[in-house]
Amino acid sequence: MNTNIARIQDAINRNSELFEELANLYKIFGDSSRVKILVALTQSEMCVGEISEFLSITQSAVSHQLRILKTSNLVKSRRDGKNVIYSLTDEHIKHIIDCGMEHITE
Amino acid sequence: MNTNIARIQDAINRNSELFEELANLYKIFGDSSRVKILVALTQSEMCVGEISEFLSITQSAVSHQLRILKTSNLVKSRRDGKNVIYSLTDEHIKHIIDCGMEHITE
DNA sequence: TGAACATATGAACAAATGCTCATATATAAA
DNA sequence: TTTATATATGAGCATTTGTTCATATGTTCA
Repeated sequence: MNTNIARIQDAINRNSELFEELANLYKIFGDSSRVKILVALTQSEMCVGEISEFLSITQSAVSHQLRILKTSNLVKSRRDGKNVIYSLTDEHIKHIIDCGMEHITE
Repeated sequence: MNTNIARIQDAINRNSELFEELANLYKIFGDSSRVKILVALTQSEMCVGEISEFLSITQSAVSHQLRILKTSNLVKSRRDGKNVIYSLTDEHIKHIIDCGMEHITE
């Protein structure tokens, strides 16, 4: 019925910022370079060089993407000599990836 | 160790298309208008007019977004008189949204 | 049939995005 | 200190994206 729809519409508008945040989260996963980086990091921490080895983009591009991932708190880094080693901030990220994979591989 | 990293890199490159598909899925969720539409449809089916009522974009923009959602098989539609009523194709979509929400609201 | 309403479509455009190139910064080794 | 290696940053650019406007298509009702 109509009042039900109105209630749904209101709920979404009241939480508008929340859903914009949600969209922004997915936007980060919505690029193949970044997903591949994230998927790689679910398996093991890696330095920038190792990442640019298997993605067919320049080291610079990888660095740019890593900065986006770091700014969004999906990834953290530590320096080890000449290398900077990146890893996921938490297990949630693997969960999000798995969730999407379920949809793809059905 | 290094052979482990190499194995991960290979696995990702072998499944490159899969991860591109995954990125494309997330890309669709990565826009606030579309997420809001999807969230609304997790609660109830809705016609185009009802959707454009609460999103602050034109009916035309809603139609364009619905086409994207339909092409990606996230949404299906049926005609009911003058209206076209949209609904989610399956429960997976709610799951993906919930999964992202978990990460946001922590 | 014609008017009114609901939805879809195409063109156009501003804004955002992801990349490369050149270069800066940081560390290690000679 | 110089040189080599690893990473980060900024500018510039082509492509993609989300929207609006104008208009077409489809449906209902008088």
